[in-house]
Amino acid sequence: MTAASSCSSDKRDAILEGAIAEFLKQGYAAASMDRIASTAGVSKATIYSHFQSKDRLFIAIVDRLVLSKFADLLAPEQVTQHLNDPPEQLLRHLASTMLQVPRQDPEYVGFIRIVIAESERFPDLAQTFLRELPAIALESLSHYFTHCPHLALPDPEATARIFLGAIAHYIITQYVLYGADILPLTETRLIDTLIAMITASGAKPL
Amino acid sequence: MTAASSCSSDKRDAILEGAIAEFLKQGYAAASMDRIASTAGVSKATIYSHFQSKDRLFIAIVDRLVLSKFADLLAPEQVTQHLNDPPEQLLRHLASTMLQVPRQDPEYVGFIRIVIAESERFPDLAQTFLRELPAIALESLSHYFTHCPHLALPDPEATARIFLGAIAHYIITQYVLYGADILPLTETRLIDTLIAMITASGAKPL
DNA sequence: GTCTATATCGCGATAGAC
DNA sequence: GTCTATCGCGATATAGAC
Repeated sequence: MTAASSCSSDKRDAILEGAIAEFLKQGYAAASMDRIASTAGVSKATIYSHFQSKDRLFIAIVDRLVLSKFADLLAPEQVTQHLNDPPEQLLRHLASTMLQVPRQDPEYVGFIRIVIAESERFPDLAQTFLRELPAIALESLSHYFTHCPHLALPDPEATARIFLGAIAHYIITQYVLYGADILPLTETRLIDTLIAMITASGAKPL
Repeated sequence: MTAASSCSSDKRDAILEGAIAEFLKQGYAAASMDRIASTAGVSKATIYSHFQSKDRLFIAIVDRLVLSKFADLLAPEQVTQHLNDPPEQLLRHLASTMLQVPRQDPEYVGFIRIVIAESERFPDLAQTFLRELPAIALESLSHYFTHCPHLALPDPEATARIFLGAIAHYIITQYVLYGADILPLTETRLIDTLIAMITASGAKPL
């Protein structure tokens, strides 16, 4: 039952909640331990008894967010169940789900922003993010592209990377960088065009 | 000849150079005006006589970087000269040029990182970045896709967005987020697959 | 215009009582 | 475990001499 263990603790959770709000809004350097203590309703000394430093508190909240976001978006075991789905159906469902996240969970936008923002100071966190989210989605979609009987793509992994990358970049420009008015493009056109490009390059003759 | 004008000034340039190094390395909040003064070889008061605040100095260096980066990567007037180039050739050249930037100019990686990092605190800067770089490249490539006689794409603008977005996302994962070992993919496979997808979806019959 | 010196404040982190 | 009170430092910004 040490502070580093994962056993539940009301104060510990309150600190993490307050720290998430503060770090996501201010960024690492501008975040204030005083404000986190105030928001969480505890004293600063209590924070330092649970987390030894600002660094470690930040690492803890990013680890928590990595686990809570996207966790079940496209688990590998779900793909095998849909191997025989036509590409149009599976890709449209996947893209819609991904694009829904920043609209329904504004915290996700701040999460993406801070992972990139602090990738120089905390490269390990950036790599953890990549391993837990994009790498898993990529593996799942590559597996589908490789084994789906309706497709015969020359490079399934690169195709999956392009599909997921184009959607991720769309999220960054539209939501993270506030570019909806500067780079207007509907989700429908993005998805339709992606699907058309993939099916055209890998459709098996009937 | 006010401080806000663009007339040359040795000290002013030295401040900007030092500020670029400091802001790109530390981020906005952690950057120190003392260190910038020391690096530039001037006193802090001199900085404040040229730029009224840390905010304005930061805006000035981002504006300068926006103008200096990518300025002539794919100017609209260059596209009309290559309208008859085959898609394989033009797209391969464009992709290679884009992917060369983070390797030859490490400062560019920090520039991308800080634009995203400070997009909440300085949304105007993020929008300026989008207008000056991605929007211009997108317009150029859309124009090529629309008028190139070798192609008949269903949605040229969305296709251009996917092409540029997939490459930009590759730069973010590999260079900004240090993901080369976690998401391994050669540039060649990325480029080849993108070109194959585009030509397959829009090749005109001979 | 540029400097030195300083005002003022909030930061991360800790000591010690309970 | 949690609190109050505080330490020491470095931050942005400025006053005033030259």
